Amino acid sequence: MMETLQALAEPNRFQIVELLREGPRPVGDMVHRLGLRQPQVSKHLRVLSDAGLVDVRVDAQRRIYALRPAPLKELEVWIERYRRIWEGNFQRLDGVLAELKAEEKKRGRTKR
Amino acid sequence: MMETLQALAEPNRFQIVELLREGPRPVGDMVHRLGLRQPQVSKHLRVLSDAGLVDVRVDAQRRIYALRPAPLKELEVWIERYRRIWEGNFQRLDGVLAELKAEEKKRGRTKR
DNA sequence: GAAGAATATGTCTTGACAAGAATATACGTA
DNA sequence: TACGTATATTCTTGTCAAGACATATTCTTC
Repeated sequence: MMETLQALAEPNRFQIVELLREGPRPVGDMVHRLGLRQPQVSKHLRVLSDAGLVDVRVDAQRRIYALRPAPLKELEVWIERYRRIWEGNFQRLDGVLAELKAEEKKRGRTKR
Repeated sequence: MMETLQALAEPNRFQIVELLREGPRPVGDMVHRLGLRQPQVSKHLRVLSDAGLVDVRVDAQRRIYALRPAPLKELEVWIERYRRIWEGNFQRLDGVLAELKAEEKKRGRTKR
């Protein structure tokens, strides 16, 4: 999860992922399309691969990279847990605050 | 989008977001729960705020932070576009490769 | 209005990481 | 076998960001 986010949080890596959404591609093609230098692309692909976001398939001297669904799916599942936040009445502000007041009282008594 | 990802990609910030999922909270409470130092939490909240992920509400000397749905929703929408990847038959590998072969031929002729 | 509580900001140091350039490796082909 | 192509790896350098610490700011209460 964390690794997925860190991998995606880099602009060029994000672009690579976006590219791969259209389908698998060899490195050279990405270099060409993204206007990056080949070593950088390879390095970014390494990171994406380590994060499990990407998959290689060898074709002679070429390496064909493809997206792996798992991490993105996981990310989606995570976000779903936040769904209720934008689906109406959550955030019982007063309740939470009352609860906090009690807690602090407790904390205040023990230490500090 | 990029800003959202970068904000979430930091472990402590991620934790803060997770905490806020349960409801709005003042800074001191997060400091207490996450075991971080107060300045760090404030700084992380600043980043989250700049990314629009979080919202402040003043209550005397306290600042009550709450999650803002928009960026997460946006992230979810983005991921949805990848849905077809894990929903069966995409990735027409052969087709893509044929297309690439043609393109490269073209490239080869012009430059390099 | 002085003291204390809650939070924000500034400065400094250190570590992570991306870009650049050069080089290594593996494969195909003449 | 020599050469060109496609990709990976190494090393160095500069930048940025997180943590620690000190300090500023704002509000409350006595």
